Amino acid sequence: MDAETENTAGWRGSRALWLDAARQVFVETGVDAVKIQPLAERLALSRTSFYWFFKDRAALLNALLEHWEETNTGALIDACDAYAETLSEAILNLISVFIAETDFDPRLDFSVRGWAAQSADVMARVASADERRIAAIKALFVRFGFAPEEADVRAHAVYLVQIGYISLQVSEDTATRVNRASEYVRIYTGRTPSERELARFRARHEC
Amino acid sequence: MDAETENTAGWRGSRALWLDAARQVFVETGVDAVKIQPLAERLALSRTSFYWFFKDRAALLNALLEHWEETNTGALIDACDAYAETLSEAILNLISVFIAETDFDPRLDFSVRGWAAQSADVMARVASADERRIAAIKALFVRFGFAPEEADVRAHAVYLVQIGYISLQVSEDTATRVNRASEYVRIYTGRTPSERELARFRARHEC
DNA sequence: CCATAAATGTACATAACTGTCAAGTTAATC
DNA sequence: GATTAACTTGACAGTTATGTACATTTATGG
Repeated sequence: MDAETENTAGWRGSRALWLDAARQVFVETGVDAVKIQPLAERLALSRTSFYWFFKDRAALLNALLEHWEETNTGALIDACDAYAETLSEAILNLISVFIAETDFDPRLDFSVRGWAAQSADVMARVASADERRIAAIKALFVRFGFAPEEADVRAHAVYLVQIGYISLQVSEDTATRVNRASEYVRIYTGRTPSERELARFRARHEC
Repeated sequence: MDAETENTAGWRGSRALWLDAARQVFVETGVDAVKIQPLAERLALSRTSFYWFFKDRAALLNALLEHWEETNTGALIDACDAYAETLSEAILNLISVFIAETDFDPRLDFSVRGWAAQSADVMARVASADERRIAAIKALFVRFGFAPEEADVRAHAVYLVQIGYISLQVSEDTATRVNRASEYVRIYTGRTPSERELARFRARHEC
C-alpha cells in the first residue's frame, strides 16, 4: 500500500511496520502466509532484522491477535452502548459499524476465525469475544423491553447475519447495503424504522 | 478414523484413501496444512506413492473442491426443493440439514471459505455456490407467497444466519439447537410453527 | 567526536516440503 | 509360470522457511 518510502539508508524498520505488513498479509492470505522471509522481501529489509523487534514468529502472531481484540470487539461493543432513542435507531447504529468498516475490520475478523480453526488457544479467545459481543447486543434488546430469552435469540440472529455476511466475503457497494438495512431492521425487531431514522443512517454513510 | 488396516504389504493406497485423509486435514487445519509429506506419514505410505494417484498437490486440492461442490450445495438445494405443506415446515426442513450434519458438512464449508480468501479461483466457485443456494431458498419463500424482493431479503437472512453459525464454530448440542429452531422460524417467517410441525422436526433429530 | 544504543546485515546450521526418476514389488491374466 | 499393469519405494535435486551468532552501520547525546 504505502511503505514506498524509498529509503535505502538509515533506519527503515520498526515494530509497527512489521506488524502492519503482517496484518495485511494475514487479512489477505491467512495465518499460514504470515512468514518472516516474505515479509522481509516485501519491506525490502533483511529477514533477520525482524528479530530485533520480535522474539520470533509466535510473538508476531500474538501481537496480531491482540490488535484484533482491541480493534474489532471494542468497536462493536461501543456501538451497542451508544445512545439511541428507539430500538430501530440502536440496530441501525450497530449495522453502521459493519458497513463503515472503519473501526471494525470484517476481513480481520474472518482471518482470525480461520486461524481459530487450527489453534485451540485462538479458538478460546474468539469464543470469548463472541460471547462478549452477543451479550452486548442482547443487552440492547433487553434495554428496549424484550424478555431475556427472546432478546437472546434476536441478538444471535443479528450477530449471526453479520458474521455470515463476512464469511460470504461478498463485496456489495455501500448503497446496496444501506438500502437493505431497513428490511433487516424490520426482520430483527418486528418494527419499521422511521423516515427520520433512515435518513440519518443514510447520511452517515455518505462521506 | 479408520485407515487402521494394518497392512504392511500389498496395495494399501488408493485415490480415495489419499483424498479422504486430505479432506480430514483440510477440515481440521485448512488448505495450507494439506501437504503430501504429512499425509504420507499419517497413512504410513511412501510420500512419492501419492504421485501415482494424483498429478501433483494442485490436483489433490482440486479434487477436494469438487467433492465440496457435490456434497454441500447439493444437500442444501435438495432440502429446499423437498415437499412441504407450510412455510414453517419448509424452513424446518432447511434447518434440519444444518443440524443433522450428515449430508451437509459445516466444517467443510468453513474451510473452503478460508481457502477462498486466498485464491481468486476458489472464491469464484464459492460465490457461485452461494448464489445457487440463496436462489433456492428465495424460491421457497416465493412459493409460499412472498413478493420477490422480500423473499430475497428473507432468504439472505436465513442463509446468513446459518453461515454465521458455522463461522462461530460453536459446538452446541443438538437439543439446544432443536429448541431454538422454533424461535428462528418465527423470526424468518413471522409465523409460529404448529405443534405437529415441531414434533415432527424434533423426532427427526433423535436417531 | 566519541561512546553507546538502535537497527541492519552476512553467514551458518537445520528443517520441512515439492517433484522426478529409475528400480523395485505385488496381484491379476492368459 | 511368464507377462503385464498396478502400485511402492529410495535416492536425488531444488526451494523455502526458521532461528542464532557475530560483525557492521547509523543515529543520538554527553
